Amino acid sequence: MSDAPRRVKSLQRALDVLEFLSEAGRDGFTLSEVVRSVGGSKGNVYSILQTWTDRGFVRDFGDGHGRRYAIGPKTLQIAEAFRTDSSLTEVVMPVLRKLTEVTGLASRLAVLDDGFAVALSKVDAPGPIQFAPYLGRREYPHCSAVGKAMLASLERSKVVEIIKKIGMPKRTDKTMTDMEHLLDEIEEIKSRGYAFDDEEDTEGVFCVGAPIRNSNGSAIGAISVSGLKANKKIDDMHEIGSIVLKHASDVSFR
Amino acid sequence: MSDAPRRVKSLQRALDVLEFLSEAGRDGFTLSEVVRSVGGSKGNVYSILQTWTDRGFVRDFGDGHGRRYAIGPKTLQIAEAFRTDSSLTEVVMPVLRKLTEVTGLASRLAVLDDGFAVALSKVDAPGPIQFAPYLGRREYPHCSAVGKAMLASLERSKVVEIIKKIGMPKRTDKTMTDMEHLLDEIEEIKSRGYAFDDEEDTEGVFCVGAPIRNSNGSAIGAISVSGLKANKKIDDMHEIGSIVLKHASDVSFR
DNA sequence: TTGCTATGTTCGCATATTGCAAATATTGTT
DNA sequence: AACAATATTTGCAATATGCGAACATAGCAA
Repeated sequence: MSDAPRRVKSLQRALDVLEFLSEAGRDGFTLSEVVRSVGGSKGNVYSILQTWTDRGFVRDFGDGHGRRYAIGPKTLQIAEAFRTDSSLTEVVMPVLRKLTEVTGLASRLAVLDDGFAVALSKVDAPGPIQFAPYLGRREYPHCSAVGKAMLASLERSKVVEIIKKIGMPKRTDKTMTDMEHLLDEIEEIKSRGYAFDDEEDTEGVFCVGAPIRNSNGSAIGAISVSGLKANKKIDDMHEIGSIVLKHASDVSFR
Repeated sequence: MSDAPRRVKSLQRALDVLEFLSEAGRDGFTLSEVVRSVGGSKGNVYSILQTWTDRGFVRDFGDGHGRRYAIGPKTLQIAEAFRTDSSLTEVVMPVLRKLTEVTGLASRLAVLDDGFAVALSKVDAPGPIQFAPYLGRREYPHCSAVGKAMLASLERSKVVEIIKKIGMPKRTDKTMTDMEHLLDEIEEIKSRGYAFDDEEDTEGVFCVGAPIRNSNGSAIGAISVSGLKANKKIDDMHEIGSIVLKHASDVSFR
Protein backbone atom coordinates (compact mmCIF):
# COMPACT_ATOMS: atom_id res chain seq x y z
CA MET A 1 0.00 0.00 0.00
CA SER A 2 2.85 2.32 -0.64
CA ASP A 3 2.80 2.60 -4.42
CA ALA A 4 -0.35 4.69 -4.70
CA PRO A 5 0.36 8.24 -5.79
CA ARG A 6 0.59 10.77 -3.01
CA ARG A 7 -2.54 12.74 -2.16
CA VAL A 8 -3.44 15.19 0.59
CA LYS A 9 -5.65 13.28 2.93
CA SER A 10 -6.97 16.23 4.92
CA LEU A 11 -8.08 17.83 1.69
CA GLN A 12 -9.90 14.71 0.62
CA ARG A 13 -11.68 14.60 3.92
CA ALA A 14 -12.50 18.30 3.72
CA LEU A 15 -13.95 17.73 0.26
CA ASP A 16 -16.10 14.92 1.57
CA VAL A 17 -17.54 17.46 3.95
CA LEU A 18 -18.03 20.12 1.29
CA GLU A 19 -19.67 17.73 -1.14
CA PHE A 20 -21.97 16.49 1.54
CA LEU A 21 -22.97 20.05 2.32
CA SER A 22 -23.76 20.60 -1.33
CA GLU A 23 -26.52 18.03 -1.01
CA ALA A 24 -28.17 19.99 1.75
CA GLY A 25 -31.39 21.82 1.21
CA ARG A 26 -31.78 25.50 1.75
CA ASP A 27 -31.04 25.41 5.41
CA GLY A 28 -27.94 23.31 5.50
CA PHE A 29 -26.74 20.70 7.88
CA THR A 30 -25.76 20.78 11.48
CA LEU A 31 -22.35 19.70 12.71
CA SER A 32 -23.71 16.46 14.11
CA GLU A 33 -25.46 15.63 10.88
CA VAL A 34 -22.25 16.09 8.97
CA VAL A 35 -20.36 13.93 11.42
CA ARG A 36 -22.94 11.19 11.15
CA SER A 37 -22.71 11.11 7.37
CA VAL A 38 -19.10 11.84 6.66
CA GLY A 39 -17.63 10.11 9.67
CA GLY A 40 -14.64 11.21 11.69
CA SER A 41 -14.64 12.82 15.08
CA LYS A 42 -16.70 15.83 16.03
CA GLY A 43 -13.65 17.92 16.77
CA ASN A 44 -12.12 17.06 13.45
CA VAL A 45 -15.16 17.88 11.35
CA TYR A 46 -15.63 20.98 13.40
CA SER A 47 -12.29 22.44 12.49
CA ILE A 48 -12.76 21.50 8.85
CA LEU A 49 -16.05 23.38 8.80
CA GLN A 50 -14.46 26.36 10.49
CA THR A 51 -11.71 26.47 7.92
CA TRP A 52 -14.14 26.30 5.02
CA THR A 53 -16.21 29.01 6.67
CA ASP A 54 -13.24 31.30 7.20
CA ARG A 55 -12.63 31.20 3.50
CA GLY A 56 -16.25 31.75 2.51
CA PHE A 57 -16.75 28.34 0.92
CA VAL A 58 -19.20 27.53 3.63
CA ARG A 59 -21.53 29.86 5.45
CA ASP A 60 -23.13 29.23 8.78
CA PHE A 61 -26.28 30.50 10.38
CA GLY A 62 -27.35 30.41 13.93
CA ASP A 63 -25.02 30.36 16.85
CA GLY A 64 -23.77 27.78 19.23
CA HIS A 65 -26.26 25.04 19.77
CA GLY A 66 -27.98 24.11 16.50
CA ARG A 67 -25.75 26.12 14.20
CA ARG A 68 -26.17 25.10 10.59
CA TYR A 69 -23.70 24.96 7.74
CA ALA A 70 -24.34 25.34 4.01
CA ILE A 71 -22.40 26.05 0.85
CA GLY A 72 -21.13 29.63 0.74
CA PRO A 73 -20.74 32.33 -1.88
CA LYS A 74 -17.05 31.88 -2.49
CA THR A 75 -17.81 28.68 -4.38
CA LEU A 76 -19.76 30.73 -6.87
CA GLN A 77 -16.86 33.07 -7.35
CA ILE A 78 -14.49 30.20 -8.08
CA ALA A 79 -16.99 28.52 -10.37
CA GLU A 80 -17.32 31.70 -12.39
CA ALA A 81 -13.66 31.39 -13.18
CA PHE A 82 -14.41 28.03 -14.69
CA ARG A 83 -17.38 29.28 -16.65
CA THR A 84 -15.85 32.39 -18.06
CA ASP A 85 -12.52 30.88 -18.86
CA SER A 86 -14.49 28.91 -21.36
CA SER A 87 -15.68 32.11 -22.97
CA LEU A 88 -18.11 30.03 -24.94
CA THR A 89 -20.74 30.92 -22.40
CA GLU A 90 -20.82 34.58 -23.31
CA VAL A 91 -21.27 33.88 -26.98
CA VAL A 92 -23.79 31.11 -26.57
CA MET A 93 -26.17 32.55 -23.98
CA PRO A 94 -28.11 34.77 -26.39
CA VAL A 95 -28.47 31.84 -28.74
CA LEU A 96 -29.80 29.63 -25.95
CA ARG A 97 -32.38 32.23 -25.10
CA LYS A 98 -33.46 32.44 -28.69
CA LEU A 99 -33.59 28.68 -28.94
CA THR A 100 -35.86 28.47 -25.94
CA GLU A 101 -38.00 31.26 -27.28
CA VAL A 102 -38.44 29.58 -30.63
CA THR A 103 -38.99 26.04 -29.40
CA GLY A 104 -40.54 26.69 -26.02
CA LEU A 105 -38.14 24.10 -24.60
CA ALA A 106 -35.38 24.29 -22.02
CA SER A 107 -31.96 24.66 -23.60
CA ARG A 108 -28.41 24.29 -22.45
CA LEU A 109 -24.76 24.43 -23.31
CA ALA A 110 -22.31 21.65 -22.52
CA VAL A 111 -18.68 20.84 -23.08
CA LEU A 112 -16.73 17.62 -22.97
CA ASP A 113 -14.68 17.15 -19.85
CA ASP A 114 -12.54 14.09 -19.59
CA GLY A 115 -15.02 12.18 -21.71
CA PHE A 116 -18.07 13.30 -19.78
CA ALA A 117 -20.57 15.94 -20.81
CA VAL A 118 -20.72 18.92 -18.47
CA ALA A 119 -23.42 21.57 -18.69
CA LEU A 120 -22.14 25.14 -18.40
CA SER A 121 -25.33 27.14 -18.71
CA LYS A 122 -29.00 26.71 -19.23
CA VAL A 123 -32.14 28.59 -20.06
CA ASP A 124 -35.29 27.31 -18.46
CA ALA A 125 -38.41 26.77 -20.45
CA PRO A 126 -41.34 29.05 -19.77
CA GLY A 127 -44.09 27.44 -17.78
CA PRO A 128 -44.20 25.44 -14.61
CA ILE A 129 -42.31 22.32 -15.66
CA GLN A 130 -38.61 22.76 -15.16
CA PHE A 131 -35.81 20.32 -15.38
CA ALA A 132 -32.91 20.41 -13.06
CA PRO A 133 -30.11 20.22 -15.62
CA TYR A 134 -27.46 20.28 -13.00
CA LEU A 135 -24.75 22.60 -14.08
CA GLY A 136 -21.25 21.32 -13.63
CA ARG A 137 -22.28 17.74 -13.11
CA ARG A 138 -20.65 15.05 -15.17
CA GLU A 139 -23.07 13.19 -17.40
CA TYR A 140 -22.46 10.12 -19.45
CA PRO A 141 -22.15 11.02 -23.11
CA HIS A 142 -23.72 7.85 -24.52
CA CYS A 143 -27.16 8.72 -23.22
CA SER A 144 -27.28 12.48 -23.66
CA ALA A 145 -27.90 14.51 -26.77
CA VAL A 146 -25.07 16.96 -26.12
CA GLY A 147 -22.78 14.05 -25.32
CA LYS A 148 -23.54 12.16 -28.51
CA ALA A 149 -23.32 15.33 -30.56
CA MET A 150 -19.81 15.92 -29.28
CA LEU A 151 -18.73 12.31 -29.61
CA ALA A 152 -19.85 12.46 -33.22
CA SER A 153 -17.20 15.01 -33.99
CA LEU A 154 -14.36 12.90 -32.68
CA GLU A 155 -12.32 10.19 -34.36
CA ARG A 156 -13.91 6.79 -34.06
CA SER A 157 -10.89 5.52 -32.12
CA LYS A 158 -11.16 8.39 -29.66
CA VAL A 159 -14.82 7.58 -29.03
CA VAL A 160 -13.97 3.96 -28.34
CA GLU A 161 -11.23 5.03 -25.98
CA ILE A 162 -13.53 7.32 -24.01
CA ILE A 163 -16.37 4.85 -23.73
CA LYS A 164 -14.02 2.05 -22.73
CA LYS A 165 -12.69 4.26 -19.98
CA ILE A 166 -15.92 5.55 -18.50
CA GLY A 167 -18.36 2.80 -19.46
CA MET A 168 -21.96 2.86 -20.65
CA PRO A 169 -24.24 2.47 -17.66
CA LYS A 170 -27.88 1.71 -18.25
CA ARG A 171 -30.08 4.58 -17.16
CA THR A 172 -33.44 3.64 -18.63
CA ASP A 173 -34.89 0.85 -20.77
CA LYS A 174 -33.87 2.74 -23.86
CA THR A 175 -30.27 3.42 -22.91
CA MET A 176 -27.75 1.94 -25.33
CA THR A 177 -25.28 -0.26 -23.54
CA ASP A 178 -23.53 -1.65 -26.55
CA MET A 179 -20.53 -0.03 -28.17
CA GLU A 180 -21.38 -1.11 -31.71
CA HIS A 181 -24.85 0.26 -31.38
CA LEU A 182 -23.49 3.59 -30.21
CA LEU A 183 -20.93 3.78 -33.01
CA ASP A 184 -23.66 3.11 -35.57
CA GLU A 185 -25.79 5.89 -34.20
CA ILE A 186 -22.82 8.23 -34.19
CA GLU A 187 -22.43 7.62 -37.90
CA GLU A 188 -26.02 8.68 -38.39
CA ILE A 189 -25.45 11.78 -36.31
CA LYS A 190 -22.42 12.68 -38.35
CA SER A 191 -24.42 12.82 -41.53
CA ARG A 192 -27.52 14.29 -39.97
CA GLY A 193 -25.84 16.95 -37.89
CA TYR A 194 -27.89 16.62 -34.72
CA ALA A 195 -28.29 13.99 -32.01
CA PHE A 196 -31.25 12.64 -30.07
CA ASP A 197 -31.63 11.47 -26.55
CA ASP A 198 -34.93 9.66 -26.73
CA GLU A 199 -35.66 8.87 -23.10
CA GLU A 200 -32.23 7.29 -22.84
CA ASP A 201 -31.22 9.16 -19.73
CA THR A 202 -34.52 9.93 -18.05
CA GLU A 203 -37.87 8.36 -18.79
CA GLY A 204 -40.30 10.73 -20.38
CA VAL A 205 -37.63 13.25 -21.34
CA PHE A 206 -36.15 13.79 -24.78
CA CYS A 207 -33.31 16.04 -25.91
CA VAL A 208 -32.01 17.16 -29.24
CA GLY A 209 -28.46 18.46 -29.49
CA ALA A 210 -25.98 19.74 -32.03
CA PRO A 211 -22.27 20.46 -31.78
CA ILE A 212 -20.60 23.85 -31.77
CA ARG A 213 -17.45 23.90 -33.83
CA ASN A 214 -14.43 26.12 -33.86
CA SER A 215 -12.80 27.29 -37.05
CA ASN A 216 -10.96 23.99 -37.37
CA GLY A 217 -14.27 22.19 -37.49
CA SER A 218 -13.74 20.32 -34.25
CA ALA A 219 -16.47 20.45 -31.61
CA ILE A 220 -15.77 22.62 -28.61
CA GLY A 221 -19.18 22.08 -27.10
CA ALA A 222 -22.79 21.39 -27.87
CA ILE A 223 -26.19 22.92 -27.30
CA SER A 224 -29.46 21.12 -26.83
CA VAL A 225 -33.12 21.50 -26.00
CA SER A 226 -35.01 19.24 -23.63
CA GLY A 227 -38.69 18.58 -23.19
CA LEU A 228 -41.24 16.00 -22.21
CA LYS A 229 -41.57 13.17 -24.67
CA ALA A 230 -45.31 12.94 -24.18
CA ASN A 231 -46.85 13.30 -27.59
CA LYS A 232 -43.71 14.10 -29.56
CA LYS A 233 -43.35 12.03 -32.73
CA ILE A 234 -40.16 11.29 -34.61
CA ASP A 235 -41.07 13.89 -37.20
CA ASP A 236 -41.40 16.52 -34.51
CA MET A 237 -37.99 15.65 -33.19
CA HIS A 238 -36.40 15.96 -36.60
CA GLU A 239 -38.04 19.31 -37.03
CA ILE A 240 -36.63 20.45 -33.71
CA GLY A 241 -33.31 18.95 -34.74
CA SER A 242 -32.98 21.22 -37.74
CA ILE A 243 -33.77 24.25 -35.59
CA VAL A 244 -31.12 23.32 -33.05
CA LEU A 245 -28.65 22.61 -35.82
CA LYS A 246 -29.26 26.00 -37.35
CA HIS A 247 -28.68 27.78 -34.04
CA ALA A 248 -25.56 25.76 -33.37
CA SER A 249 -24.18 26.72 -36.76
CA ASP A 250 -24.85 30.35 -35.99
CA VAL A 251 -22.57 30.10 -33.00
CA SER A 252 -19.90 28.11 -34.74
CA PHE A 253 -18.72 31.10 -36.71
CA ARG A 254 -17.20 33.17 -33.92
CA MET B 1 0.34 31.36 20.09
CA SER B 2 -1.94 28.69 21.39
CA ASP B 3 -5.20 30.57 21.83
CA ALA B 4 -6.09 30.91 18.17
CA PRO B 5 -8.97 28.68 17.15
CA ARG B 6 -8.01 25.45 15.49
CA ARG B 7 -8.01 25.32 11.70
CA VAL B 8 -6.92 22.74 9.14
CA LYS B 9 -3.70 24.03 7.74
CA SER B 10 -3.48 21.73 4.74
CA LEU B 11 -6.90 22.87 3.67
CA GLN B 12 -5.93 26.51 3.96
CA ARG B 13 -2.90 25.87 1.83
CA ALA B 14 -4.97 23.90 -0.69
CA LEU B 15 -7.39 26.81 -0.88
CA ASP B 16 -4.55 29.21 -1.54
CA VAL B 17 -3.75 27.07 -4.54
CA LEU B 18 -7.36 26.88 -5.73
CA GLU B 19 -7.92 30.59 -5.38
CA PHE B 20 -4.76 31.32 -7.24
CA LEU B 21 -5.90 29.05 -10.04
CA SER B 22 -9.16 30.94 -10.21
CA GLU B 23 -7.21 33.99 -11.29
CA ALA B 24 -5.79 32.17 -14.25
CA GLY B 25 -6.90 32.88 -17.76
CA ARG B 26 -8.37 30.28 -20.03
CA ASP B 27 -5.26 28.19 -20.17
CA GLY B 28 -4.43 27.90 -16.52
CA PHE B 29 -1.16 27.87 -14.68
CA THR B 30 1.72 25.51 -14.66
CA LEU B 31 2.95 23.79 -11.51
CA SER B 32 5.97 26.02 -11.26
CA GLU B 33 3.89 29.13 -11.64
CA VAL B 34 1.69 28.03 -8.79
CA VAL B 35 4.69 27.27 -6.62
CA ARG B 36 6.22 30.66 -7.31
CA SER B 37 3.05 32.47 -6.30
CA VAL B 38 1.68 30.38 -3.52
CA GLY B 39 4.95 29.24 -2.04
CA GLY B 40 5.73 25.88 -0.51
CA SER B 41 7.72 23.09 -2.02
CA LYS B 42 7.17 21.68 -5.46
CA GLY B 43 6.32 18.25 -4.14
CA ASN B 44 3.81 19.68 -1.75
CA VAL B 45 1.96 21.81 -4.28
CA TYR B 46 2.09 18.93 -6.69
CA SER B 47 0.17 16.58 -4.45
CA ILE B 48 -2.33 19.30 -3.60
CA LEU B 49 -3.00 19.83 -7.28
CA GLN B 50 -3.34 16.10 -7.83
CA THR B 51 -5.87 15.84 -5.05
CA TRP B 52 -7.95 18.73 -6.39
CA THR B 53 -7.78 17.16 -9.84
CA ASP B 54 -8.90 13.75 -8.61
CA ARG B 55 -12.01 15.36 -7.28
CA GLY B 56 -12.75 17.42 -10.37
CA PHE B 57 -12.19 20.79 -8.75
CA VAL B 58 -9.20 21.30 -10.97
CA ARG B 59 -8.65 20.04 -14.46
CA ASP B 60 -5.33 19.65 -16.18
CA PHE B 61 -4.30 19.68 -19.77
CA GLY B 62 -1.12 18.54 -21.37
CA ASP B 63 1.16 15.91 -19.99
CA GLY B 64 4.38 15.82 -18.10
CA HIS B 65 6.53 18.77 -18.93
CA GLY B 66 4.43 21.93 -19.28
CA ARG B 67 1.20 20.50 -17.92
CA ARG B 68 -1.28 23.19 -17.01
CA TYR B 69 -3.89 23.39 -14.29
CA ALA B 70 -7.15 25.34 -14.23
CA ILE B 71 -10.41 25.40 -12.31
CA GLY B 72 -12.55 22.36 -13.04
CA PRO B 73 -16.24 21.66 -13.49
CA LYS B 74 -16.92 20.28 -10.06
CA THR B 75 -16.70 23.81 -8.68
CA LEU B 76 -19.69 24.72 -10.80
CA GLN B 77 -21.66 21.82 -9.44
CA ILE B 78 -20.98 22.86 -5.87
CA ALA B 79 -21.73 26.48 -6.61
CA GLU B 80 -25.09 25.53 -8.04
CA ALA B 81 -25.98 24.15 -4.65
CA PHE B 82 -25.35 27.62 -3.26
CA ARG B 83 -27.38 29.33 -5.96
CA THR B 84 -30.37 27.07 -5.94
CA ASP B 85 -30.57 26.68 -2.23
CA SER B 86 -31.47 30.31 -2.32
CA SER B 87 -34.36 29.50 -4.59
CA LEU B 88 -34.68 33.21 -5.11
CA THR B 89 -32.75 32.79 -8.32
CA GLU B 90 -35.44 30.76 -10.03
CA VAL B 91 -38.11 33.29 -9.24
CA VAL B 92 -36.05 36.34 -10.04
CA MET B 93 -34.37 35.39 -13.30
CA PRO B 94 -37.40 36.11 -15.52
CA VAL B 95 -37.79 39.44 -13.82
CA LEU B 96 -34.16 40.30 -14.42
CA ARG B 97 -34.54 39.52 -18.08
CA LYS B 98 -37.58 41.73 -18.29
CA LEU B 99 -35.79 44.48 -16.42
CA THR B 100 -32.91 44.38 -18.86
CA GLU B 101 -35.31 44.30 -21.77
CA VAL B 102 -37.20 47.33 -20.55
CA THR B 103 -34.24 49.43 -19.48
CA GLY B 104 -31.57 48.18 -21.85
CA LEU B 105 -29.26 47.94 -18.84
CA ALA B 106 -27.45 45.04 -17.21
CA SER B 107 -29.32 43.71 -14.21
CA ARG B 108 -28.51 41.47 -11.32
CA LEU B 109 -29.69 39.80 -8.16
CA ALA B 110 -27.79 39.98 -4.90
CA VAL B 111 -28.19 38.82 -1.33
CA LEU B 112 -26.59 39.90 1.91
CA ASP B 113 -23.92 37.57 3.16
CA ASP B 114 -22.30 38.35 6.44
CA GLY B 115 -22.85 42.04 5.82
CA PHE B 116 -21.50 42.00 2.30
CA ALA B 117 -23.50 42.08 -0.89
CA VAL B 118 -23.07 39.00 -3.07
CA ALA B 119 -24.39 38.77 -6.62
CA LEU B 120 -26.16 35.50 -7.41
CA SER B 121 -27.16 36.01 -11.01
CA LYS B 122 -26.99 38.56 -13.74
CA VAL B 123 -28.37 39.39 -17.12
CA ASP B 124 -26.03 41.19 -19.45
CA ALA B 125 -27.11 44.26 -21.33
CA PRO B 126 -27.44 43.96 -25.05
CA GLY B 127 -24.66 45.55 -26.99
CA PRO B 128 -20.91 45.43 -26.75
CA ILE B 129 -20.34 47.02 -23.36
CA GLN B 130 -20.53 44.48 -20.62
CA PHE B 131 -19.70 44.72 -16.98
CA ALA B 132 -18.06 41.93 -15.13
CA PRO B 133 -20.40 41.81 -12.13
CA TYR B 134 -18.46 39.03 -10.55
CA LEU B 135 -20.90 36.51 -9.24
CA GLY B 136 -20.18 35.25 -5.78
CA ARG B 137 -17.76 38.02 -4.94
CA ARG B 138 -18.27 39.97 -1.76
CA GLU B 139 -18.92 43.62 -2.33
CA TYR B 140 -19.10 46.39 0.21
CA PRO B 141 -22.70 47.39 0.80
CA HIS B 142 -22.06 51.08 1.43
CA CYS B 143 -21.08 51.73 -2.17
CA SER B 144 -23.41 49.48 -4.08
CA ALA B 145 -27.06 49.94 -4.95
CA VAL B 146 -28.08 46.44 -4.00
CA GLY B 147 -26.12 46.76 -0.79
CA LYS B 148 -27.73 50.02 0.24
CA ALA B 149 -31.16 48.74 -0.74
CA MET B 150 -30.72 45.81 1.60
CA LEU B 151 -29.22 47.84 4.41
CA ALA B 152 -32.23 50.11 4.20
CA SER B 153 -34.50 47.30 5.27
CA LEU B 154 -32.56 46.55 8.43
CA GLU B 155 -32.78 48.09 11.87
CA ARG B 156 -30.58 51.12 12.22
CA SER B 157 -28.56 49.39 14.92
CA LYS B 158 -27.97 46.40 12.70
CA VAL B 159 -26.64 48.64 9.97
CA VAL B 160 -24.23 50.30 12.36
CA GLU B 161 -23.07 46.92 13.58
CA ILE B 162 -22.39 45.65 10.06
CA ILE B 163 -20.57 48.74 8.90
CA LYS B 164 -18.49 48.87 12.06
CA LYS B 165 -17.47 45.30 11.44
CA ILE B 166 -16.57 45.47 7.77
CA GLY B 167 -15.68 49.13 7.36
CA MET B 168 -16.35 51.65 4.60
CA PRO B 169 -13.39 51.68 2.24
CA LYS B 170 -13.12 54.47 -0.27
CA ARG B 171 -13.49 53.18 -3.80
CA THR B 172 -13.90 56.39 -5.78
CA ASP B 173 -14.10 60.12 -5.11
CA LYS B 174 -17.80 59.79 -4.55
CA THR B 175 -17.72 56.90 -2.11
CA MET B 176 -19.25 57.72 1.25
CA THR B 177 -16.82 57.00 4.05
CA ASP B 178 -18.82 58.44 6.85
CA MET B 179 -21.33 56.49 8.90
CA GLU B 180 -23.67 59.44 9.52
CA HIS B 181 -23.77 60.26 5.86
CA LEU B 182 -24.67 56.66 5.04
CA LEU B 183 -27.38 56.50 7.68
CA ASP B 184 -28.91 59.69 6.32
CA GLU B 185 -29.00 58.29 2.83
CA ILE B 186 -30.52 55.09 4.10
CA GLU B 187 -33.38 57.09 5.54
CA GLU B 188 -33.99 58.58 2.12
CA ILE B 189 -33.92 55.12 0.55
CA LYS B 190 -36.43 53.86 3.07
CA SER B 191 -38.98 56.43 2.03
CA ARG B 192 -38.14 56.36 -1.66
CA GLY B 193 -37.93 52.58 -2.04
CA TYR B 194 -34.89 52.41 -4.28
CA ALA B 195 -31.17 53.07 -3.87
CA PHE B 196 -28.53 54.66 -6.05
CA ASP B 197 -24.89 53.95 -6.56
CA ASP B 198 -23.76 57.07 -8.33
CA GLU B 199 -20.20 56.22 -9.33
CA GLU B 200 -19.50 55.30 -5.73
CA ASP B 201 -17.96 51.96 -6.52
CA THR B 202 -16.62 52.41 -10.03
CA GLU B 203 -16.08 55.66 -11.84
CA GLY B 204 -18.42 56.16 -14.75
CA VAL B 205 -20.82 53.46 -13.60
CA PHE B 206 -24.16 53.96 -11.88
CA CYS B 207 -26.59 51.44 -10.43
CA VAL B 208 -30.14 51.59 -9.18
CA GLY B 209 -31.38 48.90 -6.85
CA ALA B 210 -34.45 47.91 -4.88
CA PRO B 211 -34.99 45.28 -2.21
CA ILE B 212 -36.94 42.06 -2.55
CA ARG B 213 -39.01 41.33 0.51
CA ASN B 214 -40.53 38.17 1.87
CA SER B 215 -43.99 38.05 3.36
CA ASN B 216 -42.69 39.45 6.65
CA GLY B 217 -41.51 42.53 4.83
CA SER B 218 -37.84 41.92 5.49
CA ALA B 219 -35.41 42.04 2.59
CA ILE B 220 -34.09 38.71 1.41
CA GLY B 221 -32.19 40.20 -1.49
CA ALA B 222 -32.12 43.02 -3.97
CA ILE B 223 -32.11 43.57 -7.70
CA SER B 224 -30.43 46.34 -9.60
CA VAL B 225 -29.57 47.66 -13.02
CA SER B 226 -26.18 49.07 -13.99
CA GLY B 227 -25.10 51.30 -16.78
CA LEU B 228 -22.65 53.96 -17.82
CA LYS B 229 -23.21 57.28 -16.10
CA ALA B 230 -22.29 59.24 -19.21
CA ASN B 231 -25.22 61.50 -19.92
CA LYS B 232 -27.60 60.21 -17.28
CA LYS B 233 -29.23 62.95 -15.22
CA ILE B 234 -30.77 62.66 -11.80
CA ASP B 235 -34.22 62.66 -13.31
CA ASP B 236 -33.30 59.72 -15.53
CA MET B 237 -32.06 57.82 -12.52
CA HIS B 238 -35.27 58.42 -10.62
CA GLU B 239 -37.24 57.22 -13.58
CA ILE B 240 -35.17 54.06 -13.73
CA GLY B 241 -35.60 53.78 -9.97
CA SER B 242 -39.34 53.51 -10.21
CA ILE B 243 -39.04 50.83 -12.87
CA VAL B 244 -36.67 48.79 -10.75
CA LEU B 245 -38.88 49.26 -7.73
CA LYS B 246 -41.91 48.03 -9.63
CA HIS B 247 -40.12 44.90 -10.77
CA ALA B 248 -38.80 44.26 -7.29
CA SER B 249 -42.30 44.51 -5.89
CA ASP B 250 -43.51 42.02 -8.47
CA VAL B 251 -41.08 39.49 -7.09
CA SER B 252 -41.76 40.24 -3.49
CA PHE B 253 -45.12 38.51 -3.60
CA ARG B 254 -44.00 34.90 -3.96
C1' DT C 1 25.24 15.09 -30.66
C1' DT C 2 26.09 16.78 -25.86
C1' DG C 3 25.47 19.51 -22.33
C1' DC C 4 22.48 22.89 -19.80
C1' DT C 5 18.32 24.48 -17.79
C1' DA C 6 13.80 24.38 -17.30
C1' DT C 7 10.17 21.74 -16.19
C1' DG C 8 7.33 17.61 -13.68
C1' DT C 9 7.47 13.47 -10.57
C1' DT C 10 8.84 10.39 -6.79
C1' DC C 11 10.50 9.38 -2.19
C1' DG C 12 12.76 9.24 2.49
C1' DC C 13 12.50 11.42 6.70
C1' DA C 14 11.93 14.63 10.85
C1' DT C 15 8.28 16.81 12.92
C1' DA C 16 4.52 19.74 12.85
C1' DT C 17 -0.20 18.88 12.27
C1' DT C 18 -3.75 16.14 12.71
C1' DG C 19 -7.74 13.58 14.32
C1' DC C 20 -9.32 11.15 18.25
C1' DA C 21 -11.28 11.05 22.66
C1' DA C 22 -12.60 12.96 26.68
C1' DA C 23 -13.73 17.21 29.13
C1' DT C 24 -16.30 21.53 29.09
C1' DA C 25 -19.77 24.75 27.69
C1' DT C 26 -24.18 25.80 25.92
C1' DT C 27 -28.88 25.32 24.68
C1' DG C 28 -33.47 23.35 24.64
C1' DT C 29 -36.70 20.03 26.71
C1' DT C 30 -39.13 17.09 29.98
C1' DA D 1 -34.02 21.23 37.99
C1' DA D 2 -32.25 17.46 35.96
C1' DC D 3 -31.55 15.83 31.60
C1' DA D 4 -30.24 15.21 26.82
C1' DA D 5 -28.98 16.87 23.09
C1' DT D 6 -25.94 19.79 20.85
C1' DA D 7 -21.36 22.82 20.09
C1' DT D 8 -16.59 23.98 21.51
C1' DT D 9 -12.03 23.39 23.51
C1' DT D 10 -7.91 20.88 24.64
C1' DG D 11 -4.19 17.20 25.59
C1' DC D 12 -1.83 13.85 23.33
C1' DA D 13 -0.08 9.98 20.37
C1' DA D 14 0.77 9.01 15.94
C1' DT D 15 0.39 9.83 11.39
C1' DA D 16 0.16 12.38 7.48
C1' DT D 17 2.64 16.20 6.02
C1' DG D 18 5.80 19.24 3.66
C1' DC D 19 10.56 19.79 2.83
C1' DG D 20 14.49 18.77 0.22
C1' DA D 21 16.96 16.16 -2.58
C1' DA D 22 17.08 12.81 -6.20
C1' DC D 23 15.22 11.32 -10.47
C1' DA D 24 12.95 11.84 -15.00
C1' DT D 25 11.84 14.30 -19.04
C1' DA D 26 11.62 17.88 -22.39
C1' DG D 27 13.33 21.82 -24.85
C1' DC D 28 17.06 24.64 -26.25
C1' DA D 29 21.74 26.20 -27.51
C1' DA D 30 26.08 25.47 -28.87
